[in-house]
Amino acid sequence: MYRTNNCGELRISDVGKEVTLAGWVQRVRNLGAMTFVDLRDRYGITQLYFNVDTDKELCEAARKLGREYVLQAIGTVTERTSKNPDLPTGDIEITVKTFNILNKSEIPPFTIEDNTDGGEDLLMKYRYLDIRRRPIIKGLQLRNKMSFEVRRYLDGHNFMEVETPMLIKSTPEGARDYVVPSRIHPGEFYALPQSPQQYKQLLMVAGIDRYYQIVKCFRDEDLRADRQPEFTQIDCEMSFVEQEDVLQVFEGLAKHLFKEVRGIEFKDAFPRITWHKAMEEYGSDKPDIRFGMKIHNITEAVKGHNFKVFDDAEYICAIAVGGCANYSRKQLDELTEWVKRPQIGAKGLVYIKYNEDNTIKSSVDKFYTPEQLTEIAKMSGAGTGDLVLILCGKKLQVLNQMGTLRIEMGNRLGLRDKNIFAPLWVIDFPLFEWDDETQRFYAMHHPFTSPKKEDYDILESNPGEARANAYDLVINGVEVGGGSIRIHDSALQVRMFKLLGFTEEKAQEQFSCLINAFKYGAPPHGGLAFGLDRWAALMNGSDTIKDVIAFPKNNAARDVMIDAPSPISADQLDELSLTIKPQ
RNA sequence: GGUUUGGUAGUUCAGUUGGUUAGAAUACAUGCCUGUCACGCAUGGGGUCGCGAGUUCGAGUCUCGUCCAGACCGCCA
Repeated sequence: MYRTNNCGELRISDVGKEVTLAGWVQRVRNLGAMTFVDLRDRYGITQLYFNVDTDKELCEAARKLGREYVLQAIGTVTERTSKNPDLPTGDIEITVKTFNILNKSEIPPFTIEDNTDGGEDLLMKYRYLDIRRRPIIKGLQLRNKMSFEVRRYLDGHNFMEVETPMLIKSTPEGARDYVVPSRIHPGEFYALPQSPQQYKQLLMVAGIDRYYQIVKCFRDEDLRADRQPEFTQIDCEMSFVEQEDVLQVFEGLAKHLFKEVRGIEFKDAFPRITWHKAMEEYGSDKPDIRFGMKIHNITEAVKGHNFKVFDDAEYICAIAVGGCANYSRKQLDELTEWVKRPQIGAKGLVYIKYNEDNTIKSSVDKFYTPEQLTEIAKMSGAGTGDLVLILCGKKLQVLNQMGTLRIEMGNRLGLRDKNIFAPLWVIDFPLFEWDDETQRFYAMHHPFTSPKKEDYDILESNPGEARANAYDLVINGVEVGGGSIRIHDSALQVRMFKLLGFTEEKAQEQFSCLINAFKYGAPPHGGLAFGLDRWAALMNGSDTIKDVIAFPKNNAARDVMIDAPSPISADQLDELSLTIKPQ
């Protein structure tokens, strides 16, 4: 037996016990006649105590231990004469009788501590050492707790976990597929699933009326702090449900997770906001409602005062930034530069300072009277002492820009507390999204999303206005998940394909299985999928999902630890009937 | 594909206007130290300044190219 206890569990009540511990040497503190060794495992740290008076040889041997040596120590749990209140095991130490070095270690490339000296690059390369650090273990533990509680909740609601295949059929719609060549069928390829969408709908046809799966999904697109090429979804689908049923069940799941994982109870129902309202008030389809600073449409109020920039603009909107009327010229110039960066792309920024003493100062004083400016400021939600920021341009574009500026101001003013959670449902998404480049409509969600009954009549005549039975769960400005009520009627599905520009042949080719299956009694159904990585990161207070993924990929989709992707041998290529185009 | 920030000791960083032998902290090694817990003190070793070219009497510093990493935009039904 290598150990009787772990390194995080011994307490004052264990004093006197003979124990064997095993773990890694965190640090050796040599005080001459005494030596202290911190022994660490994933449960905690326990101090080992050596003294020359008791055993000179052993004490001197302990001094020679290096960082990250794997050690087994046998000794007695003893009360410390000077205790460490910062450590759960800080009241005791192990007076060591003997120890065994189970394995030596080279000096690790960074310190294995909460505040490591290692940079991102190095931590990723040696991720297996990084994971020894407590902040990373905590992230993985939180993720584990979440998936455990997801299973507990859904199991308690009659959901059944069913595994779906990883090697599936490629479809050109949506994200780029990761693709796997078939050896047996030269020139043919499997795709890794972007989501088990079609399979879960087939399971509904199959009568598995409540399905879920915690499942890896793959998208071959560029990465972000909240986007990895492989990620985990909590994928769910239900039969015989309307939108309201789905929202109820999964609001319940969200509340369950907050309670079990973070000890936070939400008594009230989550707010719901339509996509249109979210865009107009927050400039985002995933609004952060931890703070107000809502966007106000001031188009009508500011037009017609000979200020050409406004007069020519389609849409003019403003936010009121609390208590910032004292911003200096320099700060405002910096903000203007900030919104003009290509990432945001605003042409300029107009401001109104609504000063504490009721005076008004703006960058457009020439065109408006102080009374008019005060009126505009009030319309933008400002009181005295507030700074009004105004952007103008094309409606959707300028709302997006304002949404980004709003988040930035929220950050600068410290309004985005990581320990406050503000969940909401965004509902009534548009069914279609117009793409300028290809001059056609695309399904905003996916082609199986059902339109709202009230909008059936305008599907052909005014597709841009048609709304979908689609919904997102948004928390703190993060899209945690989303889904829809699906189409279960073949005729409507055919109509949708037509609207999306699919010929009958193309629809058959890509979705024949689902189309056929729907001929055999598809129940009304709908569901959603949550991004486990994002949600766990949010719960963990992390800025990046890498914190809750054991072995993440870097910005360039590379696993720098194991060095993937990598070339394969000529033999392998040959077996797969592949040739590589010379670069 | 684009914007942007960075790359200097094992590691994290500083390095002024282009100018002597490139510094600090930490880690590492050695010694001292009987209650440390980021122990302390002393001493010491450790550098292809990402790589390549250019400008210059002289480049860590300036220019161009290139590679790597991070954030963002495009993209992500």
